[in-house]
Amino acid sequence: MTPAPTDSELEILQVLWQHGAQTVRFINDALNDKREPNQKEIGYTTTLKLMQIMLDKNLLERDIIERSHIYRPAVNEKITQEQVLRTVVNNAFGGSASSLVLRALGTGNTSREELEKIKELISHELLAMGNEPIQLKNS
Amino acid sequence: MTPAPTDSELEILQVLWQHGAQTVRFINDALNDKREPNQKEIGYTTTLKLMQIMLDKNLLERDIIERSHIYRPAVNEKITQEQVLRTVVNNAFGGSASSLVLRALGTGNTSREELEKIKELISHELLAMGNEPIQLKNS
DNA sequence: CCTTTGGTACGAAATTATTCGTAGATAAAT
DNA sequence: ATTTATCTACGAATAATTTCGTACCAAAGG
Repeated sequence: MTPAPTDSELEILQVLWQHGAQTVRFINDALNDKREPNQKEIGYTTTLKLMQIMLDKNLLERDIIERSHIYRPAVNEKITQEQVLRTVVNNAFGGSASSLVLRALGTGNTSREELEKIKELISHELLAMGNEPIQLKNS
Repeated sequence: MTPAPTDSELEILQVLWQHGAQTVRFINDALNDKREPNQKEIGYTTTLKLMQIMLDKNLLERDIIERSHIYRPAVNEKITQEQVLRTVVNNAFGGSASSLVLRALGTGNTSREELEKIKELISHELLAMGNEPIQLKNS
């Protein structure tokens, strides 16, 4: 499997997932906008270099339009997020996804709508499980 | 705030949170037991050095008993996990904790009991919110 | 034409994280 | 009394990640 993207790489991927294919300039601006104003700005060539590395690792693809390059994600958002979650669950939650979920919900910064949505999802999953035949160890 | 522990540091903290104060030897064994057998073993002095660094960063504390040192976590599990979650939510989930939760639940490796527990928690939170007076912007 | 503007390429420095070798101390075993 | 096992300390090598300077190219403005 492709090695998980680094933190900086994830930040770049996020912008692309959210805004679709973009130039280096766009990404770099987006990253700097998101920063705390006390933090030093990320230089343009820094972002450029990172994206070239990501191209190399096949995390990104690009089209060359005129003089400038348009980059797009080469990895799927869902799959990448799952990959990241696996790592975190192992590193900080003893392998238990549900304890991660409990912790995430416990911080109390989840809106009513989101909580409803999550509850929905769980109800569906529970229902689906309920209809499953009993699972034998060796089948 | 203390900078978030690195991945290796988290692995060590986890062992301590789970098993309580321990020697370097114990931690090192635990880390190696957890490893895939194809992975190279972590040397004893590697773990020792890491733990000394963590002592320096105030992630750990220790007692000196006889010739050997007993280390214990100097940071709280819950708080550290929340700190880690914040980072992940920002780096890979566009700042949305609930999309992280949805993703974590979606992978389908959460047991019925755990799902029930989570549903419970959400119901409680929703109830609590329902009783809150309407929140004004400047109060 | 030149100069400014805005883009890429890429080596290399800087920073951060991880790993380990070697030295030295002390207890336990022979 | 030696040797062996087990511990800490710590400098330093290695690896991984991030940052940036410099070179270079081409279009656009003057």
